[in-house]
Amino acid sequence: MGRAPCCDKASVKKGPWSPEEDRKLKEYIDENGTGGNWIALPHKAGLKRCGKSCRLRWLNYLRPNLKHGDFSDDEDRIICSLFATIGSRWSIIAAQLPGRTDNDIKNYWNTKLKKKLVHGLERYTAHSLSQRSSSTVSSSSSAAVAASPAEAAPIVPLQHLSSPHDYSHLIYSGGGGGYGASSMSTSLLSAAAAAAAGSRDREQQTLRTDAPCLVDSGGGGGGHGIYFDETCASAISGSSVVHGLGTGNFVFGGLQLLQAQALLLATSGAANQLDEPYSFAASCCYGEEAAAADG
DNA sequence: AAGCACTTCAACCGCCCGCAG
DNA sequence: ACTGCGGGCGGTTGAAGTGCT
Repeated sequence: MGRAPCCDKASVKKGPWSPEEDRKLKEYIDENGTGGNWIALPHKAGLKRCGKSCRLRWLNYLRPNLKHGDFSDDEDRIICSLFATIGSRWSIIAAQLPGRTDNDIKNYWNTKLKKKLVHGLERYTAHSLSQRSSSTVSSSSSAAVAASPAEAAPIVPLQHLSSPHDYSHLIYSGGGGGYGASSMSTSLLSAAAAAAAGSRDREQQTLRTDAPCLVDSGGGGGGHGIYFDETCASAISGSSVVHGLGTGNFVFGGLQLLQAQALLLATSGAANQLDEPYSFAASCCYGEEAAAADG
């Protein structure tokens, strides 16, 4: 037996709210409050709407002191910072931005901020590549660099991340997917392939690590990602750090961004190695890219 | 001016959780 | 302890708006 619907779907109106409906809802709540019962409210207010629809309309549009319009740079920064830390917990993020709703922030992130950040990361990878190519003398030296992280801490495609911070256990599978990174450097690709081959026969393994850095593949489709996060940055301790470039899935704050060129963390590393890409991307977002690139 | 592609955002859907009975 | 209900939340959708050719 399924649960009863919250309202009679056949008799409620759906779609955009009319000014008349807005007026009725606002007047009713101004006079009576919500009464702690959204399901009963539309009937009392004389609205042919689902209670949940009323609640959403009130919270996202009609309630007092709501801000509409462009987000400030400060708000951008707060959203980026919180998203990097807690992921897509929009209601919590909204609580830090008076006058903004979770729906607003979610839309703003999905339509604007995400693109800005991905753009920033692309610029970081380009920046990182150009710096590396200028410092690389020969292919043999880069191969040597790549060999070391693969040995120290194999690149593994993660199977699943149950939550942004649930990475005390890194679950990885040796599935056939992953590592389809077209732009990955040859040396790192070799190292990744070797690591993947090494784990391919294992159905599933758990890697315990104190370094909460993530390397992810979407499974089957390939690609890689790294989870940037302040906890990562502060908690990671380790020795050698090598990161490469992958094209595919990028995990930011628990959200997988597809088709982004992502930084691939090949092994655990120092905090600043995690900070750098995020800081660079963030600086690109806020028009400081020139300074960052020059610096 | 028309058609198409892309973007934005209001609204809906369905799941999860807490609470009351 | 169990069940049903309502509130809250995040993900997704689709209509409207905008820009480009």
